Amino acid sequence: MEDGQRMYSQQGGLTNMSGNVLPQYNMGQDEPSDQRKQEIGDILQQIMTITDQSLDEAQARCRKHTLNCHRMKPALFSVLCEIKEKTVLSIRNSQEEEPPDPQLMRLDNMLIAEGVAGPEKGGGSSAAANATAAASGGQPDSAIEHSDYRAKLAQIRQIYHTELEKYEQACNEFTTHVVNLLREQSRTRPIAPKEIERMVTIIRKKFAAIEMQLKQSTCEAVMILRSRFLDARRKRRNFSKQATELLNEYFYSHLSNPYPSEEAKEELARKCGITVSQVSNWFGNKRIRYKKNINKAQEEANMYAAKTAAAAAANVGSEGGAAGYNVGGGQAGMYMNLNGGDNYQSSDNSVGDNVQNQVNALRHVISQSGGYSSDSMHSTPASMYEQHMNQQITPHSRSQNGSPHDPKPEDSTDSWCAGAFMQGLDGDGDNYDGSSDEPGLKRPKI
DNA sequence: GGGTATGATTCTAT
DNA sequence: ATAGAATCATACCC
Repeated sequence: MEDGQRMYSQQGGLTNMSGNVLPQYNMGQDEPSDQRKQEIGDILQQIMTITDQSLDEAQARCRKHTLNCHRMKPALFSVLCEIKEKTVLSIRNSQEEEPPDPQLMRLDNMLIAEGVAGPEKGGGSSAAANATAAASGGQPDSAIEHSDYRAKLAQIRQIYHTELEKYEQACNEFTTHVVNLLREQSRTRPIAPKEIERMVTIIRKKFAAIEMQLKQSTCEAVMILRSRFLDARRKRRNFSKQATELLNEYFYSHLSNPYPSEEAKEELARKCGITVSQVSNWFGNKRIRYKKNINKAQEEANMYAAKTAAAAAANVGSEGGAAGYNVGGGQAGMYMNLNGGDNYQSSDNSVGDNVQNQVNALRHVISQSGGYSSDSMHSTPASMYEQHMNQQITPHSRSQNGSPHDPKPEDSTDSWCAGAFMQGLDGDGDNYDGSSDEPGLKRPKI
């Protein structure tokens, strides 16, 4: 307090912030204690009200300076700081060491997983990309949808980061402002450094709450985006006609055992431009629907058998075995050839095998020819069964998987749909008489 | 717009 | 893990 002399007025008293002369505080004199208390109370009152006063800068500076130079200021200040610190510490102790908010952790994890937060993952979420690919089944429009999804995700990511940056900047600016203000005020009122720290913590918490709202909104946006783009049901597309043809051809040419091996599924998936799981779904649906609607399915089976025979006959005449109808393998390449050069063709098919396959196909058609008339849509039980017996002549093995549900070749006499065939053989030609008590077999919607 | 077809999902049984 | 069965949700066709 090098200029301490100036704090005294010419009358020997202390000038208060309003320019009034305060009573001189005489430490060494025997003044009544009540009077001293009164004086201290006045000073404190002035310290407390100083920030409430609207003063112009010059005035404020002058009065602050005057107050700072008061000889009692350090003593009073330390006492007040001590009292405040005790209060602050008690508050702080009750607020610190909070565990991390689990909700915030969930949001953070999700944003990272979705590729919105954290490092860029190739323009978006790879998981989402995979899901998109699976959902769209590799169809031609999948790439468009995928890029569209990624673009929208990138948009969300950018908005998120821009907003986050803004919040952080605002938080820092506000914190700095408050800290400066408090530091400035600490010269005239008792503000301990710890109190400033506490204030910073409070401000950061407030901004963290805003950040959490941003994260929540971003998560919601991502979820909506995902549901729009990746919900397979929403984006269901029928397979291409060619793909359906290929699947049906395989199904009806392996009617005795329509359980393609993994290799066959992969080959079908590749040829049809769909995923293996889609092939599995298709066969699952096909089997169950075939059983449920055996009449219509039989019509379809006849159609495919005829096509097979026609193709086989054409191939016998032209290529003499270049086409594959390898019903004996259960491996990739055992599919019927109906597409000229663009067919399923196993490189290890022998000419002999193909001839045999074509003979089988022809036998199949011949077996159908007996009842294949205009009303053969309801094939005779005999022809139906014969078809399956013909299939059984060349059963293909599908036991490579070792699946517990693999029908055994030796008992493959339509065991997979024996119930349905029994229903088809109920004598009146009507599989669905409206009073079917066959468990698990419902009247189809026709 | 309504009925049907169809791909996907879910649940259960094995 | 896989298949069967039921169901959902959408596409497609009239």
